[in-house]
Amino acid sequence: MIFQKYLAKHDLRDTPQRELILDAFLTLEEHISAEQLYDIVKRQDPSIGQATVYRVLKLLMEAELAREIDFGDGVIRYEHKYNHPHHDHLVCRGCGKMLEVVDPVIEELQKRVAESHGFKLTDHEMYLYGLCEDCRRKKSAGPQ
Amino acid sequence: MIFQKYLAKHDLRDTPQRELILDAFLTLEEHISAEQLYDIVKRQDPSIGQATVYRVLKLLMEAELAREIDFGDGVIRYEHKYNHPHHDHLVCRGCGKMLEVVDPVIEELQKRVAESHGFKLTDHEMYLYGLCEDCRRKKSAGPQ
DNA sequence: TTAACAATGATAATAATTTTCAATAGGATG
DNA sequence: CATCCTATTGAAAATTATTATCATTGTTAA
Ligand SMILES: [Mn+2]
Ligand SMILES: [Mn+2]
Ligand SMILES: [Zn+2]
Ligand SMILES: [Zn+2]
Repeated sequence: MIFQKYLAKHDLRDTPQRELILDAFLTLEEHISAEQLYDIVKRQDPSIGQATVYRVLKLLMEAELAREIDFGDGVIRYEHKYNHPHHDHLVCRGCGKMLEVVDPVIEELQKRVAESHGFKLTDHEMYLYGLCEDCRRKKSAGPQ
Repeated sequence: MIFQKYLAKHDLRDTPQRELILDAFLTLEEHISAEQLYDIVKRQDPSIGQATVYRVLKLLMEAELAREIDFGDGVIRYEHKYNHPHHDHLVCRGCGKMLEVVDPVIEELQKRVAESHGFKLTDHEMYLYGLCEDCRRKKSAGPQ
């Protein structure tokens, strides 16, 4: 509905490819790359082109349905934005396990830090890296 | 001295190219990309290859002399790490102006958030984006 | 129907970084 | 000094994610 409204508002057409990619994206819950989404969509319609997947992801961003995540590994991932409020990410350096976190006090302090330098904060990115319990156990057990 | 020690410790040679690139890096104070550093170094020795610049930057990271910054624009930049303690970045979305900031309370809370999920925090990245005073003024003045 | 043009898929292009590899440089050894 | 030996280098090719190009197809509206 939101996407269709966005398309109408911008005089863009509601095509089967766009619908297919939108549905595939909404069905998933994880953070997904354009490549991974293309693989999924291709199974349902092998004639689809990957350029279209990239194009639709851009539209989903503009329609506020998707949000980019950049873990700095050279691949941009996407997650749901609708009904999925802002949060940050806690990532295990050992196994890659990822948790979504948010701390209201940190969020407030970020605003203040910006203001103290005359900035009006618009957004931010915060990635916390560490070792999860499992990985710490494995590490202290030592190799073998 | 630190770099030379690192090289010795790892049975790596102290070559003129490595010295040149190190010196160029240490002379600068801004955040710099591999490409930019290559341009500078090339002026002093046009025979130098850019692969060597990439290689030396990797060594500087391992020697704890350099730190990566990723503003998400597809280019990795580097900054001094030695005598340049951890900090985060406040960036203006309007003009790109960048400030280094650090808030001890945020730093402490980040640790706690991680611990509350069983993680031991090793490091983090935080980028605050906003509009600086100048850019806000320009914006409210309107176009023309 | 037809003209206009948005959307698509295949493919080429881009851009930052990494890899490959043959040539070189220098330290260690005799 | 002469000779191994191998780390290092520069040039060029490869890689990888993403974007641009473009001819073809699909849709809309006169
Ligand atoms: Mn998330
Ligand atoms: Mn900095
Ligand atoms: Zn883990
Ligand atoms: Zn500004």
